[in-house]
Amino acid sequence: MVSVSIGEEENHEYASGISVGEVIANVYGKKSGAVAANVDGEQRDLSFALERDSRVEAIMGNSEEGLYILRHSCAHLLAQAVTEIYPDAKPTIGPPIEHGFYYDFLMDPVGDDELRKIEKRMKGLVKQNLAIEREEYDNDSLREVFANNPFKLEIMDDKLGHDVGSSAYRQGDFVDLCRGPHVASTSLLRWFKLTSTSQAYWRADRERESLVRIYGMCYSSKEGLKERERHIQEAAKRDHKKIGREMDLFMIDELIGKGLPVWLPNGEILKSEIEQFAIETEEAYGYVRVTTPVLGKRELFETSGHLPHYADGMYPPMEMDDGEYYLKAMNCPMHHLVFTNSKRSYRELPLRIAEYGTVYRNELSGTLSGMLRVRMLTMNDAHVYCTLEQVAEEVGAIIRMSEEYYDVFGMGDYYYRLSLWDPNDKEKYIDQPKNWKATQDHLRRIIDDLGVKYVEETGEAAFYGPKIDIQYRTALGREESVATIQLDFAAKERFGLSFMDETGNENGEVFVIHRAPLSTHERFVAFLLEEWTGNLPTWLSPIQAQIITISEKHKEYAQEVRGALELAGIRVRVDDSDNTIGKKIRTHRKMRPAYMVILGDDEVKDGAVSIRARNGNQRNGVPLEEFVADIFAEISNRSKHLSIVE
RNA sequence: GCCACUGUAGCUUAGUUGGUAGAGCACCUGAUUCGUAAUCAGGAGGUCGGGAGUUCAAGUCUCCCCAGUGGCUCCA
Repeated sequence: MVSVSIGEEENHEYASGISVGEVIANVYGKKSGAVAANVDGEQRDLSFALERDSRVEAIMGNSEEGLYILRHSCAHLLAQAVTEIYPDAKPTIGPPIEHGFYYDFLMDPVGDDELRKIEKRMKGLVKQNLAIEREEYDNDSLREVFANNPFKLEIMDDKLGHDVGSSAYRQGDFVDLCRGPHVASTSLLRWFKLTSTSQAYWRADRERESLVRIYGMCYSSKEGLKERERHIQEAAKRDHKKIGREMDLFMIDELIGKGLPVWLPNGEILKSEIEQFAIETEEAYGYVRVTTPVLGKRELFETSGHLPHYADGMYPPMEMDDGEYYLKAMNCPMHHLVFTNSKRSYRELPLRIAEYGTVYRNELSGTLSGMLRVRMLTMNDAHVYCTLEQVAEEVGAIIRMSEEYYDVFGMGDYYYRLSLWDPNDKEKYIDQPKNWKATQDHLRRIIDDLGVKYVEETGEAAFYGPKIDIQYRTALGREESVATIQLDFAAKERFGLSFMDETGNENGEVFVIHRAPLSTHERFVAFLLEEWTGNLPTWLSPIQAQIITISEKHKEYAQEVRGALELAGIRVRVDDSDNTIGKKIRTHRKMRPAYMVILGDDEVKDGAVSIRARNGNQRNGVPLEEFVADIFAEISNRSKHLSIVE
């Protein structure tokens, strides 16, 4: 007999060798929804036999843990279908991911039609209700099972002997190397859909085999799957490229070149509002502003270390009669020279130099994406020159400033990442292990003291120092860096940064903090558009008031209202065309003005305006002066909420 | 850069097995002067992403480019 405790239940006695599944069925019923179980803290199949006293927790299909098991089993199902249809295809790895799964195969590329065919075969396998069974092998026989799949053999070479277990899972004729657990039968995998294919390299190594990756989504219920499909549809409406087109914000023309966006008049307004806000904020935080050239000589970028470490990210040089010039990919080297331009005193530190500098980066063409990834970008850049003792306070201030920004812009979904060097990557990082360790420990201590939560990631540092990145999850579910705070220990030597300290001695211990809390104009605007679905707060809206006349009788009054709004600095436009009112409202909706101002006989008579909000709600008969005062206040406060209409 | 998919008017798109490019919105003109998500009529707008090729004939088939999208890699 074995004694089993499960959930909140008291211990029960069962015959030794009883399966976890039977115990769970006994306690929760046959339709419990359990897909696997934690037995003494280890994930197990439901078929797992209990041979000793155990503590069991059922893993339900709709739990986070359970979904990953479903998705993992779904990946196997995909591999089974693919190998049945394409016997030459070699499965490699197929993990569960958020919302679903993928599986990488060595095979010929598949298109949409093939995807549907594979999906159909998967559904067929579900109907067959194939049992998914765990099989244990010793190392040699396991190698035999996968003798014709070099990828699986390579995995074994790496993992076996490292206490990973040598198990495989079988469903019908298909066997896959896997530690499990899995659901008990293919019939439990109903709510999935193959979504896309892409290319991936074996072991993410571009020198290795190119594989076909097939993505799918998978849920534990029809509702889950439908909800996800609906979400994807909703998200498509927030696509910044679509909204940018509707609002006439920016364009990218292939004749100019890809990754080189043009800010149209409306987009320029949005961009300058953000910039103006940053200028005000940085002034309050004690920054000074400079402007530096877009070109610099080769020697500058050799001094900074960018050419040895970052040459791929820069445009090739231009040959001039007095040497080679590079388009700058970053502002820092020039700011360093601003620092050394005069003899600095300890009284000047921290010196905070800011610039909205446009830089050019030679991104691989395949990585470009709308405004999120461009080749010409304008950073909300600044460099803080300070002593090691001042770093903590400066980093704290930058984090505080960043959080203030994100609050005003209504961006809530972000987290901190401590980005560390990779000691094994000698190419990417300058080779000063002692400095790396010291600055990393220093940054970690600072961020710990600040009490903000963060994750650590190796190999994400800048080449000259560790950084704290702020990772933002866009409304479309992409994760991107919105801010970066980098601690540079290399610049002081490379540029000979120094200051006179209190004792009258030259002190070369100058640390540089590179920071860009508002990312780049391009990326930040994309974030904002997706976050707000283009319905920006009034202060950011390119059109703050769109006047619409009811008939041509009201043209004159429209000009009067326009004048009153313009006098208060409100961005206003008038539509006094001879279209119907319904037509005009419909037309202007896509431009997303903060408010529509409707003018007809009633308004003329009362000297009033009627205000229509984006949600269709309306307030009629608002005295003109009141509206002007209210919208002016809303803009001045940089209010997130449009409060003039309930 | 690599892989896949996509590419018809400013936007959204129809176009069967190869047989003269269709539409809606937007735009222009005229009529209409209207109270909340499309007033009516007319007009103009396309070397079907570009270039080769196969064919009597190519938006449709083949190849090479270019661009977009999704991934890989990279990264603000």
